[in-house]
Amino acid sequence: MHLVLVDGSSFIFRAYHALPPLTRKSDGLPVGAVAGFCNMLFKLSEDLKGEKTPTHMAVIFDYSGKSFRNDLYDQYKAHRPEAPEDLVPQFPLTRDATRAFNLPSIEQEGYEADDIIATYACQMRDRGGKVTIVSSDKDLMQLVDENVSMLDTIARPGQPPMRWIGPDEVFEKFGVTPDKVVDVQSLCGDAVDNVPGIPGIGIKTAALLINEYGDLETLLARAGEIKQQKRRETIIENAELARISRKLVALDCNTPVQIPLDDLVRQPIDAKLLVPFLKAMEFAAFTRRVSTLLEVDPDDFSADAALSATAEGHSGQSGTSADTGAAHRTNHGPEAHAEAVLEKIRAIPCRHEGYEIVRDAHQLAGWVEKIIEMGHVAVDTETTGLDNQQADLVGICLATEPGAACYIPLGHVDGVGDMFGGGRAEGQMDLRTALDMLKPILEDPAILKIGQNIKYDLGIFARYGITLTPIDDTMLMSYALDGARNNGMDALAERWLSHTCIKFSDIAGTGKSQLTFDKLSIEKAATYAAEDADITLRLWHVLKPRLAAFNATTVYETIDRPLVPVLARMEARGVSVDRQILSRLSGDFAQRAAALEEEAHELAGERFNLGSPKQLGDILFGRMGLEGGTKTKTGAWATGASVLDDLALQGVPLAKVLLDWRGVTKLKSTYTDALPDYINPRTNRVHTSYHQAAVATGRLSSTDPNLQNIPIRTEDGRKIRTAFIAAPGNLLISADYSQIELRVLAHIADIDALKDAFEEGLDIHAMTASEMFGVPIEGIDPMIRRRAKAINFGIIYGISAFGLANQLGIARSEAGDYIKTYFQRFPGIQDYMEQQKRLVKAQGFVSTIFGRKIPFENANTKNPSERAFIERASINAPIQGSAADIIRRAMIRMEKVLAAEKAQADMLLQVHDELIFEAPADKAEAALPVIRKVMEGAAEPAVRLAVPIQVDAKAAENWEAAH
DNA sequence: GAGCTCACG
DNA sequence: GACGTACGTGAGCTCA
Repeated sequence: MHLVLVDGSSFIFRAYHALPPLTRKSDGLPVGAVAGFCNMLFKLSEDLKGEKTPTHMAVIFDYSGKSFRNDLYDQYKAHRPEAPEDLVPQFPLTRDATRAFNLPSIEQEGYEADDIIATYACQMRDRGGKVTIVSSDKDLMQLVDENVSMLDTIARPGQPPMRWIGPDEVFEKFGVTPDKVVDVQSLCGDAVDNVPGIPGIGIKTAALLINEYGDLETLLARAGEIKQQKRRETIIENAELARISRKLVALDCNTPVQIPLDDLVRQPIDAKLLVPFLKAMEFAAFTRRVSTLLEVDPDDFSADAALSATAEGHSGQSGTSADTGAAHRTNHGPEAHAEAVLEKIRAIPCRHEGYEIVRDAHQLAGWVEKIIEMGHVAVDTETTGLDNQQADLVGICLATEPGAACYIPLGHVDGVGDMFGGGRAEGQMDLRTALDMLKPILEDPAILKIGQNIKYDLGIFARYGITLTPIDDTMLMSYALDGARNNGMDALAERWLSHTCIKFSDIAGTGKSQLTFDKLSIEKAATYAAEDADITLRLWHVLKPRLAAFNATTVYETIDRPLVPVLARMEARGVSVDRQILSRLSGDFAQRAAALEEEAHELAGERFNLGSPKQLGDILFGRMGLEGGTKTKTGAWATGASVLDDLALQGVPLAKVLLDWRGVTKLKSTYTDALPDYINPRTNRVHTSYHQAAVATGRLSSTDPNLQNIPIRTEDGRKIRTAFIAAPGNLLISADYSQIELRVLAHIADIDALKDAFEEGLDIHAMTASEMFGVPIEGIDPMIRRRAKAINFGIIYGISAFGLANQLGIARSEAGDYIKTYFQRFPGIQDYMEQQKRLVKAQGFVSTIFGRKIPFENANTKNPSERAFIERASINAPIQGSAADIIRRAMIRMEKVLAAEKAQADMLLQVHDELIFEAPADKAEAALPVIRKVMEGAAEPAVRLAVPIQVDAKAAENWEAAH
């Protein structure tokens, strides 16, 4: 006898995440998870043919809502995120699918699937039969023995598609034999199910203890014998927690199952049941495949009427399960948990004073001990400035619990106003001594360091030889949850805690007379600084459960958080900039500007400030009386480039001179004059700052200086790029994604013509022109191609006839015709646009292919122009944002792969679709293919793109030549 | 500090 | 038919 028990709920979630969000064609019902579920069931029955053929088989589901474990411990599984919206209607359908496969679908109120599985497994084992549990859930591993094995069908990259789990595999995972798994789990707990365990004990320690003492009760009884003082105390203190945990993880083999084991006898797959179901789901290809294997003609069956798109209420009525989103929104749902935490934290009053000032090693040792005990700490550094590549450390704040924070002054000076700078202030620890005490904590992989914009602190600590890890960042948590709103600490404190933080200017003054942090008295500094750490810790408590409750954990944990140390290293490396080149260019630009200025004055007939749009407008449209002037929204004359372009075309020489003057002065003031001032005297390089939580779509931004807008479009501008050079003996590598946004669009909107064109490596704009204007791709008129290109860009931006007309300098009606033609040629595009508009209105956000949410406030505004704006932005955001996520993923993976492939190149800069590296001259060529491979494959395995991604990479002495 | 202009993707 | 427009940024300058 062989009983096969399928863990249905884990099948559903796996199916859901493995497949793109398919919908049923005729009515849009989400069916991706159902499709995956059917595939997995079918594959399983194929795989189990031969000697493994089951005599008994069933699919077991979790009954939603509470189980008896919630009565034992109300926080059990409290962190579980709510099921995604489009998965909810698929729960009942998977029960239908199970029955269509002629399998019993079993679930029972008050019990989890695991208990039912355990009960049947025990029954079959007692009869002397074999059992296979199809699941990868480690909680089921306690059931494994020589007759009970598990089968994990999840496919992981680089591993076989299925894996048998027997006693050896369990030992590998838990360090104990299967019968002791429960004891280990009750000690180490389980973060996923929110089983508490004993704080500070992980799998390794738990296995060690259980192997030494035999089982949990013996261990607890003899806990006094444990040598390590800390461990001994926590185990004695938390013995009860371990006992509760044991009850939570131990599976119940005596569930009063309502269907006897004998009724689980395997019935053969019956085409009469299966084919009508598959037809109702409209899985055409799968229906054919199944029919062929069952040797039936699919046309002999009609779709199951009760489940068809035409049937009313299909998604709500079938099945028996209450496993829906609504059922999860009970008192124990993740949202409720997040709200409860928020209330709890808000109830702890914020103080502005009374924080401890740590002045000696003894005090600091107390904090170190407390931090080890907690396993996490909020950290904030105070420094002499805002540039973390130059500022010096002045003090460190730590917080372990809301209200429990300290300030460690390390670099305060006194003698304010003394031109000799005064001396070191009294009552501070020696900097090195303090750092030596803190380093083990700050680098301990078991202690979480929590910060607000922790990249700044990473940069500071790195310069003192400390690598902060692992980390959490409240700013990035807020970003993953609420997008690019003000994610600064003061705003977050107001938003979540209704607390007004002390402003830096309140203690340091403003403007020119503002004091740097080291000049503040230690007492004054302490209130401000310790509050920062305290608030950061409170925000962490509030935001952490919200990530889970609002489905933002994956983006935060797999994209945003791991990028932090990568960016910190890029910022620390900086880039080499050649002063001489810039200074020569400045001189050149200055001469040309002066000549142009002179010419402008002559043409205008008076001397005026060319840099003043106000004066210029008055001259052009006032005194000279030129036609075609428009006003800006404040009523001033508009004198932007497009206005001056028009005038120049009309034959106004002054306009052309002004355009040229603006061109050179822009390059001079913003680049050739400004950049040298950013060269760091310590490193002799320019270190930009990347902002990770600033851009709505998920892009990075760069400031101080902005290295993402270095000129390239004009010949003069490009000269500036020649000043970005590799260090002696090195080369710069530029690697950029080709047409990444159009490729992403082709994937998201599922446009066959675009996908094919990218597959074939066609010139995409020429292809568009060819489709639209019916001309051959080869030898296309450059003018026509230019128009097609503008349209392609327009599509990405949420096209409007006005915008396109403006861009191309054509009539609005003509632009409107182009758009119409485009939509006819590529019908999927309009569907995509309408879909995003619907989504933003219905849920207040749109999403990237990796699940990043881009929220829009006022998504339901009645104001027509604001509404149109939000619509265009929500069309653009998933495209720009998905591309941004792809390059973030590439950056995260880059360093590790370069090291593994023994390629040498340091990542320096990111410019949205381009990465710049520095590599030893003789190693650069070898690094190119590695870099390309990482960038081109960055979406996988999370998303399998329907288009190939192409990256062009080149090495040269400077950025201009490498691009 | 707001508004304008313009550099980039 | 209103509404005022292509999407996303940051910096330097003028002028109140």
